[in-house]
Amino acid sequence: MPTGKKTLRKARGRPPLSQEQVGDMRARIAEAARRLFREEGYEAVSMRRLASEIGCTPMSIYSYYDSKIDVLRLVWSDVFAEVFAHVARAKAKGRDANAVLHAKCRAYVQYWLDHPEAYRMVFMSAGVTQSEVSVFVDESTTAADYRVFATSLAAAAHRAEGDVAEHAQALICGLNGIAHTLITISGFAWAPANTLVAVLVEGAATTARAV
Amino acid sequence: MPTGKKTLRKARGRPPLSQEQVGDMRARIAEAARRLFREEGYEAVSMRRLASEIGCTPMSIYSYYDSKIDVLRLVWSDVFAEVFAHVARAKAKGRDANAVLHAKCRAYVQYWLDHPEAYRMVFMSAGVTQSEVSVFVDESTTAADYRVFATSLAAAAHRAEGDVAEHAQALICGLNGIAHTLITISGFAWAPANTLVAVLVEGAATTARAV
DNA sequence: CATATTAATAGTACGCGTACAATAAAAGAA
DNA sequence: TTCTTTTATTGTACGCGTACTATTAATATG
Repeated sequence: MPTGKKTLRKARGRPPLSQEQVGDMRARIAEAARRLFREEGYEAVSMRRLASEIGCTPMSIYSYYDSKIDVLRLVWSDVFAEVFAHVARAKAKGRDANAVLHAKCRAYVQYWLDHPEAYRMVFMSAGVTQSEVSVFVDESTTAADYRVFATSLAAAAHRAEGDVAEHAQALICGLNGIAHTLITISGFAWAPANTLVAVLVEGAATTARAV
Repeated sequence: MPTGKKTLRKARGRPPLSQEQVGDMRARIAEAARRLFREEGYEAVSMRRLASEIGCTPMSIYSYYDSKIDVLRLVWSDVFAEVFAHVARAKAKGRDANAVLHAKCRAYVQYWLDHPEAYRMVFMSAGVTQSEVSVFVDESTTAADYRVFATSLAAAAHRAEGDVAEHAQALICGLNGIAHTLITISGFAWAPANTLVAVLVEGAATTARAV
């Protein structure tokens, strides 16, 4: 027994776009946004610029995305893919878990230091609150990517991953903090990034071993 | 023997404003900015709004400050004064140095969590690079404020302050990272701030003791 | 067909930061 | 006084994100 009026009879006005049409348009916008970022840098992407590239008016984009930040978030997935590819490629000197953890954490921070504009875009966009996003990067994907730190930390600390979850979170926060601080407060004579990373990693690993 | 043309004879055109006049105008702008921030929040302060409050045109402000961010920085000193007053007020349960260190770090992070708009303004303003500032918060003052962490850490680790400088830097970065992450990625189920802080502090203190 | 209804798109307008041009003000020189 | 020169201030304009309004397109109904 059908309940909603929607399915009872044909609607009277212009029919909404199909899922497919909406998806196509969203994809076109996303594609153009990605290309513009690659070609001209993050700053160059304005809604007007993006619209002219697509061949529509700026406001039309707002039918498919809530805001500029909502469009930008699509590009975040690319950035995260890159940074975690970089982390995965990280080579440790030794083969013990501790060395691997250090190498991965160093690689993570180094990526942001090498791509500060990417860092700013992902972590310093004003009004960033995941909740208001209409479609995100597959939150699960990003969260899964970050789990590499929990896994590595668990291995280094000889503990179960679940036992060091908080340590891993603190470590991730700390790594981001190092990247953030070195990028934004470049005037100060900070110790080398690797040194700072080493302190946090060693601390997290040491305390994780003691749980 | 005077060399510069400046001092040789009176200049021909309209004389520049005196140091005092410039200082006065800068002070007026700063005062208005501070008041507006308090009354209406950081976002509400626009150059036009500020100018109308002062009684000049928006562009006149640019004769005294390079940019909006340059004006904003004046308010940073207020924010830092507040956060470090909060840190100084932090009460530890015990009286041992370790408990004090924990309390101060917790207080520092908690301040930002309680004043996220202040955090965003200080640490998330786009294009923040200390170098380009015309007049800053007395960099020395802020740096001195932050030294409280090095001092407390040194006490907790029973080491000289100079021996734990890098550990202190890493700790500060990490604390900022916790604040940043909890503020900007509010959707995720993070462990309580105090737990994360405890991990970093314990880690830094433990490794500092081992130098 | 014309008309009513609904959705999609386009247009207009606002306040923003600020670059750049025009103007006003203040002085010495003629 | 009337230039001329230098500085301070104002005015104008641009591109920005986007709220709101107007228009156009597509459909069912009469």
